[in-house]
Amino acid sequence: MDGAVSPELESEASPELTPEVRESKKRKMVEKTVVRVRVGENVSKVKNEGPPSDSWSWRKYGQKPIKGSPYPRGYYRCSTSKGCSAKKQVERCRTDASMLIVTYTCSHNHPAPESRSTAQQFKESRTQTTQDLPPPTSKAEDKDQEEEKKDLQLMTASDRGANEENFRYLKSPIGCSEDIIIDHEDPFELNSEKTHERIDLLLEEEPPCCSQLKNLSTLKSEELDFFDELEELPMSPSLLNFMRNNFSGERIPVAPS
DNA sequence: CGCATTTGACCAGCGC
DNA sequence: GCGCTGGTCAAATGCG
Repeated sequence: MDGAVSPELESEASPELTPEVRESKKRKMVEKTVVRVRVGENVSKVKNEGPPSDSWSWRKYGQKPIKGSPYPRGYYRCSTSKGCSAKKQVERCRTDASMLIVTYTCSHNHPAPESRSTAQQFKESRTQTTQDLPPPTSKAEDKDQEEEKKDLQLMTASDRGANEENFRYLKSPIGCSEDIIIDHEDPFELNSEKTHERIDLLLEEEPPCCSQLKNLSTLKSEELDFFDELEELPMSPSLLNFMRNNFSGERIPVAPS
């Protein structure tokens, strides 16, 4: 912590501060993009916090317990291309175990592999994220299974694989830092027009390498977290507009379960 | 056998 | 200057 950016303070992308200004106070002079990804808590229970899959392939090179957080932080490096300096850190939100905080640093020096066929992506998804998914018939985890069922009750078994694939990051590895939350718990929103509109809107500020957003949805209790998080996050004007257009008036208080 | 993951050790930045 | 902490390295281990 100390000099390093604590997860709580990862609003390092303060709009008022230029990267240079911020970097001068930071331990590491690196661009960072923080993405919050909502996942089921069961994921961590079953298989300690596997990284959500995106269109890149990542190789884990370290893990450290973070002071103040009950969850360790995983360190990943892009293995899609040799020599790529892109990295990401994956940790669980200390206040919301169902929220993954993924911090991207540096940018990819190669094109995003998003042109790959769905089959390829699915294959990779399996190699990368099967650890996130409990085996279909795992024993000795009845409790976890039940919780998992709650979490996945809207998904079919086959949807799970697809769901993992539904992770898409609105990330800005190049030069801009924004905190973005991706809720992937509603796979049924994938092809909705609204989703595409959101994608378009969001991509306005995203560099080409930043791939697609396929999913943004579910405004129940997550929404509260969403806004709570956002309150401490830097927000670009267009993102604010996006938020207003899509979420205004839908803020419904929901007691935490 | 090759590759990915795990994990302890080491290094460097920051606050006191 | 020292201690704490985050970040990285690299050997050991596991898996396909």
